[in-house]
Amino acid sequence: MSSALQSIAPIARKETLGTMVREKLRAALMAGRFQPGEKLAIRAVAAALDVSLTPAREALYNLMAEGVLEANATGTIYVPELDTAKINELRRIRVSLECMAATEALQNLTDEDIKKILEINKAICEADHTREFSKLMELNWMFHFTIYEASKMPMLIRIIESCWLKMGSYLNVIYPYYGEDGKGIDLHDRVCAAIVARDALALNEAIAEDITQACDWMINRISAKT
Amino acid sequence: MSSALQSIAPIARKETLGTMVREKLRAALMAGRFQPGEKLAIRAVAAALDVSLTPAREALYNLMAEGVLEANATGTIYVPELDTAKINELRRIRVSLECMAATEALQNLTDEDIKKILEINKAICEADHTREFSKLMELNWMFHFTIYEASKMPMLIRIIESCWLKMGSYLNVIYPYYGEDGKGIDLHDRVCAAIVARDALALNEAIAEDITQACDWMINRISAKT
DNA sequence: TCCGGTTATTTGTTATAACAAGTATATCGG
DNA sequence: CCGATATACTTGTTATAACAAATAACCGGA
Repeated sequence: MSSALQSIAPIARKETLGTMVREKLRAALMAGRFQPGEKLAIRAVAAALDVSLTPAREALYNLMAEGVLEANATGTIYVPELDTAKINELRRIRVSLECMAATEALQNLTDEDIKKILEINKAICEADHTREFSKLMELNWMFHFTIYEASKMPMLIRIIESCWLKMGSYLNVIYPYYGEDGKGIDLHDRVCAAIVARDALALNEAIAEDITQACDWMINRISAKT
Repeated sequence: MSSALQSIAPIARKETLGTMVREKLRAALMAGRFQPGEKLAIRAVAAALDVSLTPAREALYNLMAEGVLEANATGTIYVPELDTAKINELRRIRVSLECMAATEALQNLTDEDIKKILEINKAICEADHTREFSKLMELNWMFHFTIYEASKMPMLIRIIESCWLKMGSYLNVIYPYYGEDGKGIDLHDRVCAAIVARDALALNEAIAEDITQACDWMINRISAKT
């Protein structure tokens, strides 16, 4: 077994069209670019991304299988709408899984990682002050998943990602109000402090509160809208 | 709005071919009919179920999106092989999520439900004595998911299902040894007792041990094989 | 103006064909 | 008999066409 060969190993495996479409949709979802309940017609996304029906359908159906998109009885695919019950269910799942990921991450985080996390947090504060919400959302994603990645639990991370995606279309519902009272920022600071102190308990509490607060915000907004 | 019409509502929405193929594959996976690492060629499953490539590919890709199947760089789809790290990761996820589902279920379980669960447990004991493993596996699935269903947390249940499916191909690796020392049966009895007593703590412990034991068995078997 | 039905169009579903890249087989030279 | 090259075959990927069902548009009559 040649160690020289292993170092070249990865190979530039080309991405398939279906995968590219799926990733495009994921990114759009995560950026909150779709409205809750918005329909995603197969031919529409195929035309928008200039591919045929086959990869477009594949991407949409994969996201459905993940639970990120839904379809009604007639096969129309749309971005799911969340009610209070669903948000609360997602909240409980997320608290459980993200605390696990964070706790595990704490044992693996290098000083390098921690430095990166603190920098992202700083950038979040700046984006909050300048009220650049789309940047804020992206940084917030990076902040959390940089931590979770360190858990080295790929299946867990994937499930957490699905949960985030399910809430994706509601993110721009809460973000304009996120920094209003400084609570969101405060919680991130607590997360950072707990990481630096390597305090698992405090980290869990901060993460749980961060999730709970975001979900409460969502619930308030959707019940206000009705 | 006519109340008479509402009572007929549901409508027999016909299943699509892709969905049927996916469910067939899920069932086969859950029954442990596939070997770990076994390849699933698109044309092969299409021919086996007498459908065209399109629905076969759809089903396989949906299961991939769920993380239940995997593909290598060249696109060949296969049943994933688990190593110790993966089993341990799945174990931790499962303990966390299934305890949550069970705890929540405890608040909703009717006497009817409990009766059904006790009956399933009885059937499991019988199937164990007669060493009907495939029946045992199916009953074991029913036992756990009858409990989890009562949580009324559909997204949670779906995630748990995915986790079970990921271990599916290893089930017949452990089941021939399951009842050997009576521990598996004992744990189910403890689950039942905790449910009857409505004791959340005892229920969590029993479920966690049940999962842990099954995973330990798997780890033993696969490390013995290597 | 509103209602009924009819037509047209859109939409999801499935099969098939064409292509490319990988894998197996066979053939030939040493 | 072994190994390398060429050939045939298998496999995943994608586009397209055909079908059916659902939705939208339309239009004439009350």
